[in-house]
Amino acid sequence: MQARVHEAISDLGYRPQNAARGMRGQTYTIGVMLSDLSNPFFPEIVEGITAELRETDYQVLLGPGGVEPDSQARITEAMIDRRMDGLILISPEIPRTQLDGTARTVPTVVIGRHGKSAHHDSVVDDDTTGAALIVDHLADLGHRRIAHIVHKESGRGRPTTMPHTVRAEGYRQAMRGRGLDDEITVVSTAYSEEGGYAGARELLSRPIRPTAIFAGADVAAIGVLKAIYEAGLTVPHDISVASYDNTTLAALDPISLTSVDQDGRLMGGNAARLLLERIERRRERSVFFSVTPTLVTRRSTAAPRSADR
Amino acid sequence: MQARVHEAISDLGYRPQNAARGMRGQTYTIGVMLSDLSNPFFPEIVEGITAELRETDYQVLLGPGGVEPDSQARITEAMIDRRMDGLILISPEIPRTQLDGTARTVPTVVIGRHGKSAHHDSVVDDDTTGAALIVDHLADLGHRRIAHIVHKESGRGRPTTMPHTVRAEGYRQAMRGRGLDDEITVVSTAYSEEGGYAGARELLSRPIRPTAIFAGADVAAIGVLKAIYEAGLTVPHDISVASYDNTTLAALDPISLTSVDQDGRLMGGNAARLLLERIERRRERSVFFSVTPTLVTRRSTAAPRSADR
DNA sequence: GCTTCGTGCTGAAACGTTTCATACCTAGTG
DNA sequence: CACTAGGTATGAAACGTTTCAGCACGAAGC
Repeated sequence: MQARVHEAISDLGYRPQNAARGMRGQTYTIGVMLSDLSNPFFPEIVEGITAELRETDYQVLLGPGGVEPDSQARITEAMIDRRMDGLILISPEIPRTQLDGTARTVPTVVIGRHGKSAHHDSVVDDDTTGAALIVDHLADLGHRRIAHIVHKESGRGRPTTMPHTVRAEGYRQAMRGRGLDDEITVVSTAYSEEGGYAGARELLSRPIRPTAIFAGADVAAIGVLKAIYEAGLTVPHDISVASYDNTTLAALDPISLTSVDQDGRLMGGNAARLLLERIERRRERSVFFSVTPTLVTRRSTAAPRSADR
Repeated sequence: MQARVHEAISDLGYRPQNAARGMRGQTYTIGVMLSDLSNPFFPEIVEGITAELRETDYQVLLGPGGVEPDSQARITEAMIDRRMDGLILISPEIPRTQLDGTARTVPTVVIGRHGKSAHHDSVVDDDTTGAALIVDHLADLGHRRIAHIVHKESGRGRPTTMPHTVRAEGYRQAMRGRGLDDEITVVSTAYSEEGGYAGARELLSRPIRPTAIFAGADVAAIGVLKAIYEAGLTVPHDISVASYDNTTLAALDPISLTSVDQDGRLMGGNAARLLLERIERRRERSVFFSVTPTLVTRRSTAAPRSADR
């Protein structure tokens, strides 16, 4: 019987209209909100998601959220209006209350935000450990004046849950752990090439220069490198540079950045898995999934010049 | 009266369900199919699209198509099943007949493919001119042995409409235009870092090395650079490198690639505008929109060593 | 007073599915 | 033979919109 039905389906070329399905049942659509397409780390997460969902009936659609909290909220609403079965939000800069609101209306998994919630699952990288990996690596090499460039908080509210804030706090903690309390230096710009450039320019103009710069993201490190070259200095001889995300950018041979790897594919895959569990009501309690980062050392870090120790 | 209705809407927090709307009218959703998120050129196009649509009622949703023609077709079908009002397909590797089929079912704009169609609009870069820009630039510098690395055709069918094929043909044409018929050298690998690396390795192993390599895409040029460094050669002293797309990658200071700029934002913006015209039935005839590329010279190209002339 | 017009209101059909209830048929069991 | 269980057919309601027809009302023109 089943066989005959399937035969008829393919004979007639019948395709169910998903919009109509959605009126009563599911739409078999999963929405992924991401802020910034040009950050090469996000595609890795998306790949993890699509790989996990490939064999299922679900389709993935991406919502370009943009950097503004408002436009991120708008696209999230749009996904709900389209009756998507579940949402994955990548590093949303949306206020917590609003996030909880969405999560109550539709199964949701949040990637990147550290705040736990009873209403949605979370998949994060252990940014505290990641920051410590960098600080320890640099300190082991003999560096003391290690500066950090962080992404500036745009919204108000509890900023402590955003990945960059946790990274910065992890940096401070690790510095104290190595007895470098007095050397803690944080510059707030942005996770972008321009942000890294501006941050490095400021650091290089100070009377006592850092011997190493830890940029919170690879894209920012690119700007840092530019500023260093412009100042007539070389990496890693005059100054070491390390960053976070281990994107393809960091691996590029002419750049070769020491960077923390956070396995975006694993994060994306897990987010998708958790979301399916939620959609299919196999689980009610919320889950907090933390990925342990690893350090990938490349040619951008080395021991400081003996004069600088 | 209108005012009272709107007041009630916001009082009750009413949001129309798009799925239900779609049953009779429009869904106010535009689907964008893109093959490869990690190619930094595509986000530029997407930005152009979203910017053009920002002030309208339409929402953009992205469909990750993957590199396989089959998976691209699958996500395109999925978008139609969801009753999207219109589709923008970025460099689809779908057979022409299938493409025409979709275009007949739903308003469609195709970006990148050069074949004209009566059923959909096209937005392309003038790849022939673009390739000539590179060849002329290198020939003006004094190069004669200019090799080209192209993306290998995966499917069969008429491959002449894909951008990379047009670029390669433009390269051949321009070489002949400069009287360099005998120096035409094309290696087929892929538009990816690995592809560029493999292509350059092959070129460098030949008894007579080229003095310049024109990679069909920035990502491929990255691999070319890697192969050149590994061979102990320097750019541009021993060999010049140029490519296509002028992505942020090419602009990165440590890389600094001469590259052809094809204004992705303009292409995306125009695609969106054309699609709206089609959706709102303001136009029936299909349009072919061609963007003229420009050359951005950077430090990766220079005159060949006098011994190599 | 009659028609015409614009405006607002009401009701119903239609879109294509899923879900549920009901009824029917067949084979197996005691 | 009566009863049960499982498979199969049929029909109807529900989901939330858009679209359209019909109706009522008051204003304006004859």
